[in-house]
Amino acid sequence: MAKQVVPESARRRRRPTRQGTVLSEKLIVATALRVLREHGAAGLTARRLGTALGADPSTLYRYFSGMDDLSRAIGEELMGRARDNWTATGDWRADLRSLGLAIHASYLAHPQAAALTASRVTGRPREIAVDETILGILRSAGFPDAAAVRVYHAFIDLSLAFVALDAGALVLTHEARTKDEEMWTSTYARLPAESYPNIAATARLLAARMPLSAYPVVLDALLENAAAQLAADAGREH
Amino acid sequence: MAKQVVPESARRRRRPTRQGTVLSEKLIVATALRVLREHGAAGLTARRLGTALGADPSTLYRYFSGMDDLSRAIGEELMGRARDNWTATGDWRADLRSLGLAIHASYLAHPQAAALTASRVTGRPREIAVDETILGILRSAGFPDAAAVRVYHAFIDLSLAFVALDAGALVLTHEARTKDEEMWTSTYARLPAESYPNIAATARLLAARMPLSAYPVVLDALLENAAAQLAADAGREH
DNA sequence: GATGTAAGGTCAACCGTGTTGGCATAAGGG
DNA sequence: CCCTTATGCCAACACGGTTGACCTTACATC
Repeated sequence: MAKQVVPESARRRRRPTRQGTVLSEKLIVATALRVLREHGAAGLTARRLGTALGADPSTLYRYFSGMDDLSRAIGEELMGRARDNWTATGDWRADLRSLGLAIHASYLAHPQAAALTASRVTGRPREIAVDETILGILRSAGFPDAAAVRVYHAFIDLSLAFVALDAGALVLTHEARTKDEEMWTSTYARLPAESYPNIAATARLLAARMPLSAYPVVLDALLENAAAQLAADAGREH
Repeated sequence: MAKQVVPESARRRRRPTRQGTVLSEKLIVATALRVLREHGAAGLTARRLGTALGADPSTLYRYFSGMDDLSRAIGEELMGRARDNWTATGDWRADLRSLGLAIHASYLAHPQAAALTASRVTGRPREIAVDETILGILRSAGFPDAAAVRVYHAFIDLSLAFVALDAGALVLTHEARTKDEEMWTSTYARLPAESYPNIAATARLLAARMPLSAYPVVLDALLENAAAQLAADAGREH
């Protein structure tokens, strides 16, 4: 048994699998992403990934020390991909909005990895680059340092908080998730108006809105708030 | 096998377990919270909970339709406790703020359980009561239904999102958590100003603020935003 | 080219998970 | 006091991650 996984750079012999595929860290991660897309977040299992690769499940342990390690390898890419899929326009508010949505979308494309890493500070290069970008946007927009840090903190934690929340929902089995979503039509929509007047009055609106993520709404509220504060500060100087 | 779980209200015969304990939904949930505190979020298993109760694991299925159902019951308990620790004053904005903080605190008192249930909709009475309360606060403050539902959705998901994020951090070992917090002084504070000018310029502020929860800041931003919207709508009517 | 070494693929097994069908027993209404 | 049935218990299933032993073949060396 391989107690120590051979690092990717030290690999030399690439032996084809019984079914003919030649494995690599990159191929495994890519295949894991495909399996996640096809079978949902709860569908990524060692056995299924092995089948998808045309290899024995235990072979994965030659490349990763466990499923946790594999999740991290996937997660490591997410923040970087968010940054790669984003371009600046010069409008600080629009830029922060699109960056936030890019981060949210990037993580939620792989909820298992997201749930595992959302609340950690990795301190790795691609994450630091995103932090530097955010602070740069705020400071060059005219926010004083203290305000820039406050908005940065709220922005990044808000984004990761919703990643954790929404990923948690996506990690559930398909059955459990649809059950949760149907709650708004099956239970809340049928409550008696006498004891629950406010829910009864808004049942239709709730059923339509609750299955969606509230992230964009809260993000907009935060940015609106920051903009107002920036305008107030600017006005005070004149 | 019990395909239909007997509802708690219809239970009559309470037969002691082989080890002498008399089961109930309440006792099971309380014991589950204890197991979670002692063994962590991943440590709550049917077999372990059965042992802690002095009962066979399969007995749990006489009370809950599955572990999923049990998770809902735990979340329900935490939400109920939040509501119990809260009192209304009549000022909608202050009330929502204190209710949000109460929910946040209630869940974070049991971080393992919070991490497990924050993203679930239980549809049980005490959670429904909280939802009814929030909608009631907003509607009687003068928000039109569509706006009330939008703010309600943002409020509850924001609160639970930060519960999930902050619980994730609390669940880490003491060592891992302090390591994460020190990242802001050990790594970010030492980045070269040439390549990371914005982080370097704000390093001290970051180190001071990042270890705290951003929940109050974001919550205030949301409420401020909602208040402004309410005022604008009211003004338009005149 | 022949040969030795070990990387890396495979197989069978282990243990822990949620969950279920069948059975035993005692609670409590008639 | 008896009979029904709620409710606890037992054994077993399928599936999960993971591991140790084995085998095979790619490559370095001569």
